[in-house]
Amino acid sequence: MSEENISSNFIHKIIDEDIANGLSARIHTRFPPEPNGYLHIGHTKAIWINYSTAKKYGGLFNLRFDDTNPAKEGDEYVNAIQEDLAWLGITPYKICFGSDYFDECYEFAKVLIRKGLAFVCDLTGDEINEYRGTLTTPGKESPYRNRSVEENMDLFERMKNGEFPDGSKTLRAKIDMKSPNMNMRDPVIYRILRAHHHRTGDKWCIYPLYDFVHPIQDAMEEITHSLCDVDFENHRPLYEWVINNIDIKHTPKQREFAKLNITYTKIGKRYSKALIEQGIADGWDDPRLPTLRALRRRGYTPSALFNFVQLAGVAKATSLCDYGLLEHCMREELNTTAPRRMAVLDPIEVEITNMDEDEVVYFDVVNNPTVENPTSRKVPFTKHLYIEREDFSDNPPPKYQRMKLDHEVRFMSAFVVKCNEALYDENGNVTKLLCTIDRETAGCNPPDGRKIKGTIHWVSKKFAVDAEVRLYDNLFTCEDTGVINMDNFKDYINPDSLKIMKNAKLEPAMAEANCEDKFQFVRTGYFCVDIHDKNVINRIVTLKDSFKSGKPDSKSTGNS
RNA sequence: UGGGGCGUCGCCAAGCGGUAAGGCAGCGGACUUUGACUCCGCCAUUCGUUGGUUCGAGUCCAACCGUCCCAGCCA
Repeated sequence: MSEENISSNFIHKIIDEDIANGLSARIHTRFPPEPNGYLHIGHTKAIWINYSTAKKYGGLFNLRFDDTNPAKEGDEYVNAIQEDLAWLGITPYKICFGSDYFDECYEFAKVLIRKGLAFVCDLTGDEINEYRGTLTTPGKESPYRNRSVEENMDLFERMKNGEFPDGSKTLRAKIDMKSPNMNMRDPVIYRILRAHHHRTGDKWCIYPLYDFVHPIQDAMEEITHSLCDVDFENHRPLYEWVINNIDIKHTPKQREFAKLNITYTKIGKRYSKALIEQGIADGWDDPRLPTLRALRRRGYTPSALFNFVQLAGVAKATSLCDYGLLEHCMREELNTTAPRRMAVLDPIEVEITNMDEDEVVYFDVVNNPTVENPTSRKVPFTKHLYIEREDFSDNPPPKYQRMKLDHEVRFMSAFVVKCNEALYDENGNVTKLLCTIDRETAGCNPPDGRKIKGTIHWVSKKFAVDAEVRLYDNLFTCEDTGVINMDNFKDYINPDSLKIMKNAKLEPAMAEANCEDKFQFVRTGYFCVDIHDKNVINRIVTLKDSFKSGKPDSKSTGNS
């Protein structure tokens, strides 16, 4: 991403003010995923906002793993996250971990205790919840709230030394049990948890909570702007309380933006995780998932993803972005970058009756007409060909421009072909079309000036490359931001999220395609060679408005 | 019923007291050996509602309505 491409948003205005007021000499942001799952398109938005903001102001950007809950986190995820970030083309200034700061957090906790701002609490989890009160009723103070500094210091030290069982004690910030903000009702900042941490091993049996580590780490890394989603807005007072009370010079600023939502998509990692566990999705890279690995496998590019999140906008209002915008971004890029190829997904045979069995006519076909000096390739045309089953109709609707009986149609880049007869099987299905070519139309318009309306694509039977083409669609049918019940996923699953075309016939040039290569299958859409299997080709997006009549299911998002 | 956030075209979104940007989608039309692409044109007398302040309000004030988030020893 280049600086010129970064459009301004409300966060930049905040930063402009901070700079004008001398608050921020240089800008430093961070992307802080918890390593408990794989990155998804929602993270792309957070990455985009933090990274592009740093870039815009010539600042720094860190990747930070929020690994303060060893029960859920692990190396599998930290590795995957780094790989995905690298795929996005982003190199952080620094890669760090919440666990890098466990020693400092421990010391800062003692600072709070000494100041009388934290206490060791013996209440059980249930009791803490009870004492917390409700949204409308104030909480009441813990009976352990007024322990002496000395007792708290002693108890906290012994918590650290492993003298107490898991969950038996916590360290809590002493703030205000009557606060209307639940986060300020003496929040727990340390818990006893004997879990093996993926980085610190068994060194600790007490772990600080997010609300305590995050501000400390932001401050110690000299983060100037801690940009996160609006769910954390309620935590901002606590974030600031910690920074103001631990005696640290640097004061980072937390600001929030709205999360990304997309129609027919559930972005949160808990959804993907559940779909995989229930066997509905094949894994973190199932192309129907919104994870980065899935999107990559399906053929989406980092540039299109970044362009999409930027166009989707950075604001605070809850919004639901149309999936079509993502498709638009991908099409826009692929239109100028993807070589055109002919591929017949659902073949029906055509026999050219006025050609010899061994005759081969090679045509020069342009690879991409949108580039300045287009290159071309040779494509063989033979007596036996395949065309798309739906490109022929013996009962054509009005405005049908494709092949029909006794009519001529252009075989793209090749001859004008006339269909003389259709052969059927016992069930009435077309098995073969008998046609003739007009040899005067080889790669050009008919010399007699007659107009040929339709153009269809074709593949030589003799030279065809066999492949399996997979048409992926959005996994969900629901079009809202609502939470869905994960026990009943099936109620929301699009049954047509995967369609496999087993007998696809590709033009010979496709034999040289490599994994992740992207193409436009002319008149069909954009496709990508699957990362795992060169013989499998995945659809990225369809072309826009493919057919105005005769093809009602032409939209890729067929679940609306 | 407490607190906080947010409400501008079908979907996003600018706007920061001076008379509603832009993108997506859609609709016309031109072009076309991809019904693609490209190109032209159209698409909010109105900013959740109602009052108020002002010469002037989407922008300020008040009330109301709607919506999202918060009661993990998760992040």
